[in-house]
Amino acid sequence: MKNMKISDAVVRRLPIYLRFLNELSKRNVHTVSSQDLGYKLDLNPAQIRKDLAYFGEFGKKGIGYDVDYLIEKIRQILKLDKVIPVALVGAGNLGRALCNYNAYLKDNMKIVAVFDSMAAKIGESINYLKVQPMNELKQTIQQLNVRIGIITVPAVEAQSVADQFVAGGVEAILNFAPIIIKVPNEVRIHHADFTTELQSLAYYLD
Amino acid sequence: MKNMKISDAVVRRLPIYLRFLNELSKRNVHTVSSQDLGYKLDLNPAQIRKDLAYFGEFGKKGIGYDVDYLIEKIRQILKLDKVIPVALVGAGNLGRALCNYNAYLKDNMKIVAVFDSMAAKIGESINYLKVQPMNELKQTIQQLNVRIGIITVPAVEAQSVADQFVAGGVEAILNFAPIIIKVPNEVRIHHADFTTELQSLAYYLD
DNA sequence: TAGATTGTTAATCGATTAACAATC
DNA sequence: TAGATTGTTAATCGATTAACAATC
Repeated sequence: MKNMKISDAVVRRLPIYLRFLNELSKRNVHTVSSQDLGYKLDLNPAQIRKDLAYFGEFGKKGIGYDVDYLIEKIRQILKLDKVIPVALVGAGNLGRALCNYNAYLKDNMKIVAVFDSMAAKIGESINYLKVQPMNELKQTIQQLNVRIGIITVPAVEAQSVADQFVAGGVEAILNFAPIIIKVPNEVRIHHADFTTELQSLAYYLD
Repeated sequence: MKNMKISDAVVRRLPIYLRFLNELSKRNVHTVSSQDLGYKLDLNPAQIRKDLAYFGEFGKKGIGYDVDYLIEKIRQILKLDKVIPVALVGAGNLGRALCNYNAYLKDNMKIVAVFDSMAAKIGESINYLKVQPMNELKQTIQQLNVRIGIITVPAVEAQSVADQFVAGGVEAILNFAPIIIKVPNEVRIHHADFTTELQSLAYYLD
């Protein structure tokens, strides 16, 4: 099964598996079946087995998956086996929330620089980081080898921030601004927009 | 095309259309083609036409779509033509960010109550709302006719908060906690988890 | 009229699920 | 051995895209 191109749907499920496996490991559970996983994560067990099989044979027939071994493998697949330096632009409420939220630290994502365009915000401390002005962005992210950028600025500024990230060599962007941003093909962009998320929920009201 | 069951993928694109149409309206653009929309939103024009056609014939052949008319129609489809009262639990950084972010106000989503389980947070003011204790949740959301609940508490508390929302009659939940929550079938739940979002991005690094 | 663009059908593409031989 | 569970193929299901007649 190796060497196929993997669909985004599969890739997006891997962190969900990882999160739950970490939980199991903490609770000293050593083995888990696709059945168990499927029940807990609301997914079809066949789908879970298939997802994992794209990357190797991680399970044992009749037994299931070794929790810690699978954690290690998924970390490798997601490239979370070494620290990934992340930069964030937009030191507002949301940016602050993301910086302070350190749960992803144990999975090797680390916010190493924060920027803002408002003079009043420069120099402020957020979770041991000083907010830097935008004109330092390019140099700083190159120096720190930042590979992923997070955008938490208002919609009007988002495209410009993305452009600066790209110019600085960032390989992937997570955009929280409520606007579709254009980036070159080689840069990966995900949109995490809770406004659209919330509005789509309204559809399902009676 | 009416009376079909609409897939979630379609429903999730409607708010994206709405957002861009609002933008066009503000710029006094009166007409737009599926071509234009597709280019701006990185979507296939045929897909946009098909999405809209599920709900009616909103366009004019040879012309395109009337921007303001389409806005009105999508608002109706998403049930955003009247105010939808929303409650939020978890007055941390993220909860605060969501409360202060009022962009969705113009599309009729309104956070009308905020709760937290920490004694120290009770009574605090967030965007004109006083943080209330959890034991007031059920009564308050019933009184205010809250229909959607937002969860921004730590993972360990999330299921319990969801249960209380359900008991209070909420019809849909947007969960930001990094855990899969179980709710009855008649309640709609969306997970908005930036940790998994960020980790899936790592996969695409070179 | 000529050009543009919709709404919709048919074709394609891709993702999910069922089923089962292999095997622990 | 008997029971359980994987990895994988085949079947199903669903979503996207292409194509085009209708028509503004």
